[in-house]
Amino acid sequence: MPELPEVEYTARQLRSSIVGAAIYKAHVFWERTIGYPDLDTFLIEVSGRCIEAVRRRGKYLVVDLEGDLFLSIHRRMTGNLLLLPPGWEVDTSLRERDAAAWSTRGPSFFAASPSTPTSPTSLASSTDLGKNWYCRVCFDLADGRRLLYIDPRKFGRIELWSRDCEAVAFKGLGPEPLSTAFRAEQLAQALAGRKSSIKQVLLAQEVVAGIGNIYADEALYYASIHPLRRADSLRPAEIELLHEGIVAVLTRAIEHGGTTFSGYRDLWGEAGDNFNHVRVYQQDGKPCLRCGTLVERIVIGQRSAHFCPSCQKLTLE
DNA sequence: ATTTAGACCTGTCAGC
DNA sequence: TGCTGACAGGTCTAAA
Repeated sequence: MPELPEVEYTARQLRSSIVGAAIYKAHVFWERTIGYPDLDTFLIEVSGRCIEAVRRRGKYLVVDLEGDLFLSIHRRMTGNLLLLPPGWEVDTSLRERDAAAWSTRGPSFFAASPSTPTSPTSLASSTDLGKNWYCRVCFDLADGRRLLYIDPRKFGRIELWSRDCEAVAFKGLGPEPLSTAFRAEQLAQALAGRKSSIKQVLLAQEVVAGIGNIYADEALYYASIHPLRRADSLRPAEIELLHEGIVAVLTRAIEHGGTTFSGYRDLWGEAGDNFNHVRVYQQDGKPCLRCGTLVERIVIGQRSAHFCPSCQKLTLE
């Protein structure tokens, strides 16, 4: 679910809130969320560690811990991080409707009201309050706060690595699109020889790290390129524009706090605003902002793609 | 060597 | 109201 902008936004919030804090203890309620190492080692190694820094690599959120370790968190489709202030109770009791699912799904947490209203108030005013948070992992911090990993679909993974294993933990990840080292020439080189559609190539993390379905569609719209164009058929001027579009679209999304169309929430439980600034993603049936033609939706590689058939023509060359 | 369908998972929403 | 099918910010693996 979260793509680069959502992960970046969360990383920034975490950086200004939990660096310097210590993990007192971790609780894991869905074992498969821990991808590496084994659960026992994870629980032992994580406890007592101070949080030194928070970074992002592609769609991975990276939490550096003392002792040259780091947590890598990949939220996949529906993962979210939520920081609970001290005093918030985490209710482990089952809600009625979950009783039947207990044996297969395990306990699901939801955040209860704080005894005294605490900032951030958004948690208290959130419509999500009282609804099930599907907590899969809970990190108790030494200062009483709790960092919850919420993930209804359970696709997300959290791993604990030694700092000298970074190459292994992030193997196969391409360049960071928002680093100054990412140039149009580099993108051109990555596209050369790729026969599949540009849409699918943009989703390949070894080409550019962090682009997902939303921002691939948005970047292609920016550059007026049809998503089905063969990647190796793009002309230099188009690649230049696509490069510009990738940077513009990701940067704008971070400024808007990420794209929420259903589940994405920031560290305080707030929705992002970028869905209000999206041009084509899930806008099928609505008029293109540039020419008025209705935006269309097609399926490419089992993922939906949205584009304007007038602005993004499938030219033959 | 690539492409593609299936797996992993559960919630929500439209339509009958 | 209830059921069914489509669809959802991702990525890995097995089969074609």
